[in-house]
Amino acid sequence: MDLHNASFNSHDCGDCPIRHRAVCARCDDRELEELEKIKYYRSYEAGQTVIWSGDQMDFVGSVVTGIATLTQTMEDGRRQMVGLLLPSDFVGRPGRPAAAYDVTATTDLVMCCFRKKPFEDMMLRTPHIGQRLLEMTLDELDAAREWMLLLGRKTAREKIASLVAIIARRDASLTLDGTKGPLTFDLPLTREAMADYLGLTLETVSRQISALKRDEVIVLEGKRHVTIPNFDRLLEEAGDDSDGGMLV
Amino acid sequence: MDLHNASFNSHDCGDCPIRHRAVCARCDDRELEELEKIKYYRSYEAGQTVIWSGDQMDFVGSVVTGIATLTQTMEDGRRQMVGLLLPSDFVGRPGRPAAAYDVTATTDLVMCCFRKKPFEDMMLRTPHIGQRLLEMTLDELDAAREWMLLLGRKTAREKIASLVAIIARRDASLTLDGTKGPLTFDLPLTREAMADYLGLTLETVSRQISALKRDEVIVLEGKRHVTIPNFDRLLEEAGDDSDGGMLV
DNA sequence: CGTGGTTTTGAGCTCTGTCAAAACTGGTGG
DNA sequence: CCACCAGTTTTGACAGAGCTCAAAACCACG
Repeated sequence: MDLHNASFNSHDCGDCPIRHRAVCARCDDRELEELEKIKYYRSYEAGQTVIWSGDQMDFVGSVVTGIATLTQTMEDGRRQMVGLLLPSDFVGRPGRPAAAYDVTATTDLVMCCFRKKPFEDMMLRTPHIGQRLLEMTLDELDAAREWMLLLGRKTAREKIASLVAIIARRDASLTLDGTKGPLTFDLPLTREAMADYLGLTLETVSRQISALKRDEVIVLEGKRHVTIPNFDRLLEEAGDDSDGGMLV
Repeated sequence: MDLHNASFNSHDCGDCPIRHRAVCARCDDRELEELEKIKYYRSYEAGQTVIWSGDQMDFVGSVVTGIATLTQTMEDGRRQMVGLLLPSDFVGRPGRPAAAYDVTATTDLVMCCFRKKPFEDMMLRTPHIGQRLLEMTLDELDAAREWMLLLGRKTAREKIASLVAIIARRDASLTLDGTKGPLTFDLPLTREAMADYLGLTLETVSRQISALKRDEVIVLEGKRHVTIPNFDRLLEEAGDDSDGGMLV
């Protein structure tokens, strides 16, 4: 796998953009020093595979910037995305030797990696790291269950609207966009990746996006840039109750 | 909610059937004594609701015997099961005040409940409880992701075969049935509950069960009792690779 | 032997998948 | 600057898996 080091390899945890959200959120200065000793950065280009399911994993880590996906594949090639990883999300499972899913960079990606064994040792000595990881894992489980409702019971149109709403919400939270005006952002996924996310074919994804555009639920500039004129309208189309059962 | 106490209210943790698998698996005698002070048993009859989504939760706990389900419901009534809870599985989320899902007893059910606040305090003092809960939560997340593949990409026939395989496997592990002969067990779910599990209608569930019976993948006595003459054949029908990517 | 709940079966329809072709996009090289 | 190319996206025509609505069969229970 053709990795190359990130430009900011000697990055200081103090300046890290995910400092307060990642698994290290509650570490003090001394603990961060300890982490610095076992950490390193890796960069991946959009489309690169980070890990193949079944591969030996010698590290765990956090997404710093960019987006990655977890996917499962059946023997005959049917694929289902089972995780969407945004900055601060954790990759890998302490205590398990091999990766359970394919991890792919869907945009250019920077990961903060910890050598696995030293990290596991540190988790045992530092309970609040495990506690933070438990919180994050419970959040992921909630997201997975919301996603199960989508996969099992929503129509194609509702699935697309839900996905757009999720991405809009995440984008707003990352850019700290508190404005009440129309949301605007880029879809970070290809039609095919959306299809893998939603349990649809890419043709159906394309047709439903066109339909939502025609009905003015979303506005498109080019293929990827989206504006949401009325977020509540979008949530109605998604079949969510208005309070918003978030997907992460 | 019309609860009544279990007959073995003064049950000793030492005799507990889930002693070595539940969240308390690694507790020593002193810690068990501490748990005994904050624990109590509750029984539910098949069909009873344990908790409604949104309800205040004053306890967390473990399934001791029986089976419970987690379900989500959309406003228009579409339902999706998002969790299947067997003995030793954990219910509730430390640190969250309200339940996120409906919890229902699908068979007669006994739960070992811990008062929430004291349990959270004990978790902070006793890191291995949190560590055990993290392990269990990671397992549940894997199960949820396997389930997402099922919901998003499998055919109705594959879904049914997968569900039967999961239940067979769990039943075998609970009864410690090491025999290599034909597996035999009862389906603990109604056709409707299976439909909610699999993202299908109950009619489709019924038709596909009939089809699997006609093709001799499964043998039925009555509506509920199942025999699997050839487990590998069942796994093929489920679309799983033979090594068995388990659902829990 | 009714009664209510569960399960099966049937007939028709719709949504989504499949297969195929065209349109669009950005990049490369002549 | 234009032609070409590969990858992505859109559009079309058709088929089929699973849903809907309806009725019948089955089952446990009083």
